[in-house]
Amino acid sequence: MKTTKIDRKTEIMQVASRLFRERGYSAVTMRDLATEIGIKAASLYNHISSKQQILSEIIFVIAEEFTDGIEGIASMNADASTKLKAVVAQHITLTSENPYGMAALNNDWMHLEDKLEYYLQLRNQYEKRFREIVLAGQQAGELKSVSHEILLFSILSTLRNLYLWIPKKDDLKKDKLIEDLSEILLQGVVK
Amino acid sequence: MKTTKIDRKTEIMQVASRLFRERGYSAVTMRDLATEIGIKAASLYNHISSKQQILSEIIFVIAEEFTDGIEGIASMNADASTKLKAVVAQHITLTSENPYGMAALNNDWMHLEDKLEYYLQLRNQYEKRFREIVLAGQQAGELKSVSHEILLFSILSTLRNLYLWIPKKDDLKKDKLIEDLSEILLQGVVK
DNA sequence: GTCTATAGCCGGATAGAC
DNA sequence: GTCTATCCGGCTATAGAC
Repeated sequence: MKTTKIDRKTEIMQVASRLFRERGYSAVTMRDLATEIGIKAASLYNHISSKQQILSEIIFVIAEEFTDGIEGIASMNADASTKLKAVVAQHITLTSENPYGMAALNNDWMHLEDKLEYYLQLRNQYEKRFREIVLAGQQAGELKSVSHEILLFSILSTLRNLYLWIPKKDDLKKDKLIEDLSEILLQGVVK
Repeated sequence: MKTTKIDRKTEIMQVASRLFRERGYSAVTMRDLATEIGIKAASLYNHISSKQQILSEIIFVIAEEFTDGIEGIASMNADASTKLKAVVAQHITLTSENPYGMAALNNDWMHLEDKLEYYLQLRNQYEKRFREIVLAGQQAGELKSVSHEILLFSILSTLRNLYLWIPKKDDLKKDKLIEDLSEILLQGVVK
């Protein structure tokens, strides 16, 4: 039984993600982070160049996975329900792999400074693809004809909040969660 | 056409809510807040006693409205769908009245310190009532029998994110939003 | 790669004049 | 009720020894 040895850089990113999730980026100090790891704050700078850089790396690793993922889904040859279910599966998979990072992506992006513009570009691209799926589904008569913005908002809100709620990584339950959540989001809660 | 004159205390709360929404509590300084209002930071302390107190007041005004509201809904003599629609209406109404405050309630509660315990108590009470409505609906065969936690999470995530999305206060559109969002949350998006 | 020491700045909050 | 001046502690980040 041996714990996989991770390097310091990785450890810093993991602990930082957790602290950002608990208190938010601005309320976490480099001293907090160092203490949690068991070193002094100054030593962090042998592995990372700034607090900003930690946040950037955490956010963009995930943001780029989402953006790449939805491009693949958008180009599938399938109906809207199938594509939406694939989006649900993507959110559940990526969130269960990195729930703390998802919190930073959702709540701390406004502190990106230099990289803020790039973040907004990725987010807009993601929402654009999502919107196209929804609009195509409505035009095909497959989805209800309420405002597509409400529809988009409702589904995306639930998916973006999964990090608050998803249990520890558990592949057996993951598949069931994908089925149940897709059912609820697509077909509703009333029998 | 005369703008209602508001007192300084009220102005501080309103501007603080907006800044907390934009940057988060920890990233807003008393100097930022004062500058936005057009006075010096020291002058704020003639109206409030600390930064903490500003956050507390913003959060608890809303939290107590929600807690009171759901007690009324829970005691209604009605089926689960009717009660859930009333919950949707409550969220839309309170969010459109104070969208910036809702952001603090959702994102900055962990900085409450002294009052954190009271906040958690209110939130737990709210979720308990909500859960009772859902469980009763499932037992009556009215709602689907998936895990009630998924069901609860899905609806509540959407409602708690309304502040990110709700347009300016607009009573005409508000009633339509209540109808459309209830329909989507209860009956799903698929035709 | 970690440490101690410290630079240089900014944070919340108070004192006391007007 | 607002101001100027200021306290003092905490912040990110760097320098240089080991």
